[in-house]
Amino acid sequence: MTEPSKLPHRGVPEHQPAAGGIAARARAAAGPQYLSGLNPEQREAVETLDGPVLVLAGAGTGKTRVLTTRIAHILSQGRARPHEILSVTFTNKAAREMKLRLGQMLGQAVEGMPWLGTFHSIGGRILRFHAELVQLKSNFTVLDVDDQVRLLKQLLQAESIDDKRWPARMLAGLIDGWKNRGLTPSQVPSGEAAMFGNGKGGKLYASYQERLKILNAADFGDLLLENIRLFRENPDVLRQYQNRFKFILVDEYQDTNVAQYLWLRLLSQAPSRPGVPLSAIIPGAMDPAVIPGRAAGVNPESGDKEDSARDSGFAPAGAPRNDAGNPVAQPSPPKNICCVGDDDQSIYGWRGAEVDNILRFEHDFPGAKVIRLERNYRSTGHILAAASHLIAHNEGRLGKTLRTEDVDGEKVTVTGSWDSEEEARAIGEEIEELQRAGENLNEVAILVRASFQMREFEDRFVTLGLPYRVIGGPRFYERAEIRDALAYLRVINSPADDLAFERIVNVPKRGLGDATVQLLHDHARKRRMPLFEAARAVVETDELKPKARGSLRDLILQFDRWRAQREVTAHTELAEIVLDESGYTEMWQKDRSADAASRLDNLKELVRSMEEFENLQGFLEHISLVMDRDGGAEDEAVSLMTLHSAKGLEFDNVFLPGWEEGLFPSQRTLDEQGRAGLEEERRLAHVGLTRARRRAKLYFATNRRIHGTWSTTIPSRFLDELPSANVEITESKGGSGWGGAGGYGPSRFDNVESFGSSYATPGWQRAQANRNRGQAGRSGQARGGFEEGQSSFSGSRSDAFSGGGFSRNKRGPLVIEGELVAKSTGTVSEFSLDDRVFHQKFGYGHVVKIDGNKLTIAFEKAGEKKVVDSFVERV
DNA sequence: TTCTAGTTCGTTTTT
DNA sequence: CGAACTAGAA
Repeated sequence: MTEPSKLPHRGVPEHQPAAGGIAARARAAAGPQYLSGLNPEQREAVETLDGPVLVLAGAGTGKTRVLTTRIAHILSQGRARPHEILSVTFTNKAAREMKLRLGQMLGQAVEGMPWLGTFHSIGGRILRFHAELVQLKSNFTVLDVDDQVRLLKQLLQAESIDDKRWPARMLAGLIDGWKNRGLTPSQVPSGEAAMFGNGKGGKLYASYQERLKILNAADFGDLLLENIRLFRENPDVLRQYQNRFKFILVDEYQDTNVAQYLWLRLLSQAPSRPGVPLSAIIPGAMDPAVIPGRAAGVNPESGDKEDSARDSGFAPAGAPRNDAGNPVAQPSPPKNICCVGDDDQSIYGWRGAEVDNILRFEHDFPGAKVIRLERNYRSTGHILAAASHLIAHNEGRLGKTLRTEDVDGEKVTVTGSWDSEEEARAIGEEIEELQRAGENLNEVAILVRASFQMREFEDRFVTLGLPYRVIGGPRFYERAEIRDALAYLRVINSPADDLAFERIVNVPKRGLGDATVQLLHDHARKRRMPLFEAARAVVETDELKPKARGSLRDLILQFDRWRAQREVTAHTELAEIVLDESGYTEMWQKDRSADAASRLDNLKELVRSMEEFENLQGFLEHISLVMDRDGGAEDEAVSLMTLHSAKGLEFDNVFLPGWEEGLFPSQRTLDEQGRAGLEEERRLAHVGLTRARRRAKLYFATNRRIHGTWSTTIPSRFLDELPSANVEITESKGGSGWGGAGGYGPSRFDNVESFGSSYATPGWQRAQANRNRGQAGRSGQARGGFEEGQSSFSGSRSDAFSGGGFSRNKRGPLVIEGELVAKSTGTVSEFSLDDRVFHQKFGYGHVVKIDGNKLTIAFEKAGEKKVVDSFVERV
């Protein structure tokens, strides 16, 4: 421990001068206070202000600290004023965090940093200033995925393409992918464009863009792509921003996609002299001869004949040309851009992130200074060693060696379980043990590869009464009720918002179904008017049935009234009025389902959040970009999330279940991305391990239910790749809740034994051996059908039950089996509606529906479930 | 138009 | 095994 100020097991030290000791005071004397406590590399990263800088910041090395300190440094050195610094992150959370820390550091609010934000929010901001230059109005709507898909469905219909064979969602994905790669419709390689909808992919993309302009809307991808187009077509505008931004900082650079890269590239060029054509700048951003994967985005007009060459990654090596086909001039030297990232944490390749961006930084930004942060202030020795050793199996990386001065700590544990349920049980018990030992549950996290793994843990925790919180999941503004409410407001704000109108015409139900909407569409198309105006016209005719006509007229009148009220009513109040008068609130109040209450809460929250904005317009402009999930949840609880959403977080105790071939690494990724996919999965594993400060615990199960059927699995190859010196194989403690027996087949033990000795052998080789053993032990698999609950009643299962699979099962008490079989034939329920009941697994709830012996119960914690009456008792 | 019974098909997710 | 969607009846 040579760093006296370091706090063991904590994140990067927060240096209070008082706690710093002599050394810290000495350092403080050497420079401004905010620099004190930085290690030499961090300090270099902060102080190297001129020219391009790449900071390779390994996990837990103080990345955010460097970024914020650097901004503080720039400001305090007087090198730039706050509005001259462009600082981009990927998530709102990261942006918020930076603002917060910056505020602390500078001792005041950072309202003066208007250009600190996400790529999308900044892109959107710039776009609004110059909307007319890209055929939009400054109040354009940002579409969510739902709207996008709905719009595409219409286009598919217009082209009479079977949306069974060519789902709109798929097209949305393709378009999104193209936009991520910086490709406008004319730039998409025709081979690729033709793959969708019998060659109509490209045409659809083009008409989609056209429709967006008509609707005065942009999707997320447009916020960047249209920005790039804006810059390309308007050199003066670009120059304005180039001049403004004296410094550019980028967080999580390894996650940037091509569009983001291009955007940064444009902005980071030194301002060109007036008169120098833009073509001198742009194409230099990409050099097809060197960046095969990007070639498609480079030579937009270079002709379709080269498609095959591009697709195969071998673009012609001729001089790059710009949009006009002119030869490329030497690009001006890039200015002060500082990118921070970690190639070992690039886990969004499947979404268009280009690891290449970070790998090729030095090439892209000549003269770049590369600074490595390798001192880890987070994890103990064993954990760090395990993570480093694992990631070292990757080839495509810049290479960093993380080190810590912390103690070795506990070894990383690997535990095998019979099946996923036992895995959940084992983890549950270990967590309770930690809790008894005085650990704070906020310092416990379970990180899973796929979200379906979460349910098992939730069930278990509800049973145990262990508080937990699921991180991630649907965002606040993605929830149906929020989108519906927003749609109402959108229609009020801009009557031409067809997508919003369509969303709510029949929500709540007004008897205005497909037929009516279709009619409106026809009208709108013929007269080239928005749906809302079409509706106004149609109501005057007798084309609609009286009932539909009446309610449509009512709806229009309501909107007219609301729009009038808008002038005289506060926007929050207006929102309440709209939600009430439209019957939307009532719809949820009448809804008997379990989450209706929380939806109403969300609506209240939405209205509350509107207060932060001056008016409806301002609210709508920002809402789709910055609205985050509800924060809340201050209570002590275990965190449950996917590995992806764990990036950037840290916990004392991290549980990593499901390390099995097929699940992790995910088979699908392997199939689709091959080796690159495997490496990304490995980085994911690395991210998982490095989330842990003191304890990292890995698990694998021998049997797991995938898509409803049980299958035998084999331990993940990543387990084999861990250094045995830092790993401990432990027994599963999960056997208890099942009345003893808890034994596993010998197979599991063999697994564990062989694990320690064979970690040098290729994983899959051992996998073969294990597979055989696994099948031998399959007799126990009937267990799958043994799960309690509704499933038991869905078919001919009684044969399976009596068939004897069970008597061989050592793990379940036969009593339950007998009970299950016996009760399942009963017909008359002894329960009545609204009875309060208790269920072993789901806890308390009340009966909302009775169907023979099947009850639908709204559980207080687990939500609404169908269960068999024999599994609950009245209380 | 809407409700309900059948079918399908299963990563990861920001903005 | 279930959520999420789709095709027919009320």
